[in-house]
Amino acid sequence: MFDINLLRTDLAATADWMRESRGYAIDVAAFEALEAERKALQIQTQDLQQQRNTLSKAVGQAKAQKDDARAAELLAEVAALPEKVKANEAALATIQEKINGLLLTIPNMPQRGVPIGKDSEENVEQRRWGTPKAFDFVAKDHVALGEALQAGGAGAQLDFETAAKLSGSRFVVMKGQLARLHRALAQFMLDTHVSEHGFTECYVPYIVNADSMTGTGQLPKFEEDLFKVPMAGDDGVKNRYLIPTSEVSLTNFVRDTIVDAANLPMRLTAHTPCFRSEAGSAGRDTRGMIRQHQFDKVEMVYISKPDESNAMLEEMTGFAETILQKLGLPYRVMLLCTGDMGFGATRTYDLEVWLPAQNTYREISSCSNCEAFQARRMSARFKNAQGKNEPVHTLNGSGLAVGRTLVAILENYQNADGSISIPDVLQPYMGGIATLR
RNA sequence: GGAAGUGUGGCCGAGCGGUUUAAGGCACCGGUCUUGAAAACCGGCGAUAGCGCAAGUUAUCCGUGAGUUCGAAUCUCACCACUUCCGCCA
Repeated sequence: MFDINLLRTDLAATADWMRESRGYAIDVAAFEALEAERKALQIQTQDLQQQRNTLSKAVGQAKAQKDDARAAELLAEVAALPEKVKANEAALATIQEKINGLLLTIPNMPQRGVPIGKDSEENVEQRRWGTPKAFDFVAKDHVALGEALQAGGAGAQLDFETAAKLSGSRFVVMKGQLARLHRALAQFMLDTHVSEHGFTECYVPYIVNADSMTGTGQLPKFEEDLFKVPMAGDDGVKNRYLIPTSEVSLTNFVRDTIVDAANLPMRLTAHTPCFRSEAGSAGRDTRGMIRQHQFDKVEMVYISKPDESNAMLEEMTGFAETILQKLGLPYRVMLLCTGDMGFGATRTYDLEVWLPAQNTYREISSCSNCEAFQARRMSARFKNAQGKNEPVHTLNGSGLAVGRTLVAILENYQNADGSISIPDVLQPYMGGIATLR
């Protein structure tokens, strides 16, 4: 949630920065009008409530003293008030809903220092790791490689046809050693984060309610990107949703809570499937498993104190890099420009892995500091040094997208005969085998 | 799915139409005492929002939402969560 105090105290400058950085136009006139109306209405409503409370209390006192005449007099005096109070309360609630609705649709404010730009072309490379392997044959893409691998009588190890029959486009079936490799990757990532990076492993719901989706920012603005799950008995009003990332489940752990400052930073991780309708991406990445309706991801979420959240973002990005390094996959780190950042982010690093067949780097992880944006929506706070409740900062990052990592392994570790070498760190998870064939 | 019960501040727990301005306890913070600590005693101690330069002050909040009433933690209805039992089930 956008910080309303920024709009109240520094409206012009804030609106300028939002326009300059994100190209987002805050409706200044509309906000000012709503605020003025809210202020007048709130003062009036509270005044009426006070009158009613005072008179009602007096009625009680008169009755206690058996002064029926006085009580009747007071009752006559209050008579008209409840109706006025109710009308005012309703009007105030309407205005506050409007203001809240406006606040919920404004994206987060980028940190100063984030490069200004309109799209991914203007992201700024921070560093590279690893050297793309030079193949002495023509590198195949993961689809060709995976479809050529056979899982005995069950057919191709990577099978989009069967998936299409079962579910439609943008789904995949994996079989045999490839399915095992997919599982091995997730296990490896999770194990590394838990035993080497100090994360708490979590198992979380894949279906969440609208409050959770609002908390992390998917709702109300991006409902068309989600799969809606009508729950029996919910009469269509309270839909639930499949998570598009376990960031939603993990971050909402602290919704409506005051976190003990001693427990910060909190490092949470989970391996879950993610479900995205990919509305609006028709025609993009239609081949292969780069962009699916369902994919697995190991997610990292931090709940942090404000003064350390930027350091935590660096740490988290480093942890995602560690996974790629252990897997021996070349990558580069990009600092996203303002125009390419997500709705809730103030600063984001993307990790892009080298894909030989595409002869380019492709996003495999995205690590963001959301600062207090989600915390305000969720009412997630901690007691600061002054003993005051203050919103926490939240961060999230992929560590990593499992499907895309599988793609990277297939393409980077392919051999001339179509077999796939298995990175050393994964072999213990693969029953010791060194090659997929 | 059926039946019964329970939801009150960080925690326990009283209150079941009107000085509730939510008792009491625990925890926590400050002080007295003490060489220091503990104990004892004294005082403080909820959240959210508004108004105000400030001191302050006002409203709302007892699972959630409607309703009854001049007045609701308290009465009515619906919903949600949890507990116990029965049924079904991976």
